Amino acid sequence: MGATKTEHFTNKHNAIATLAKALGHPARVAIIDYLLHAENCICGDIVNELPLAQPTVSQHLKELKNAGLIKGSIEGNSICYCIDEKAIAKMKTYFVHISMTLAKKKNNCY
Amino acid sequence: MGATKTEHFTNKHNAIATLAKALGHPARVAIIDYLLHAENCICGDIVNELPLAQPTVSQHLKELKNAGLIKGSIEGNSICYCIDEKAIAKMKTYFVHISMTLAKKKNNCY
DNA sequence: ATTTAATATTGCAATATTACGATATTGAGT
DNA sequence: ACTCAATATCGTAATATTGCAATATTAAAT
Repeated sequence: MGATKTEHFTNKHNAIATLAKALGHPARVAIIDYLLHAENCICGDIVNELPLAQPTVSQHLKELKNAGLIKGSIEGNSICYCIDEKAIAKMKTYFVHISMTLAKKKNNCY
Repeated sequence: MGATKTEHFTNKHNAIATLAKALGHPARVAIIDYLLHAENCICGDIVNELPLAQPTVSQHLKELKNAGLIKGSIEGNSICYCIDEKAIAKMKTYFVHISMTLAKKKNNCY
């Protein structure tokens, strides 16, 4: 017990959960926000922006990367991280779909 | 250490993270999916749909409720849970906004 | 009032996450 | 080769999450 029973759920549900989980921490939301607005996307800047130590930021970046929300390319001795549009598109589609289905459905709670 | 430093982040970032975190588990995504398609939304049905024991499902429902993703009204001796459209709208807006900003931006990663 | 069905709460063990100091790696500039 | 700057990894402590058996609660039906 304690471990998520991933194998019992559908791929679709697991995929959404993985992306959502990656955004389930304010530091990671802040990183996405930063990447969305930054001109250049060198990681050192992100460390300065966040109230967290460098290893912690590095760990959060890793999680975003594992989940597929960001991708990084080495650029000299620093790294250019940026948002992976495909992951954002997936989440956008997911919520748009829920929204539309709900609109048609006449929700039956007060 | 080990606790998220919520107080160091903006309300906006914390709000998105809270909603995302609530969806960061396949069981909770499955619950939302079920509520989206179910005619009647009695909790017992959800327990039968999921590969988890009743207390576990109850706990997941509680988390979705705390995060504001679902709301529940007592209906006789069962409970009518349903999706809170406002929370979905918030997430939809969030991802639509990222998507649009990215489209204008010409992402600079390969 | 008792029983039954639906749901919630408690308590606890297993596991995961968060955070960071210390240390490693790696590429650029000297 | 040496140093410096940027980033990653390791190790580990603190905390949170997941899952469930046992138990409690509550409303309907008898």
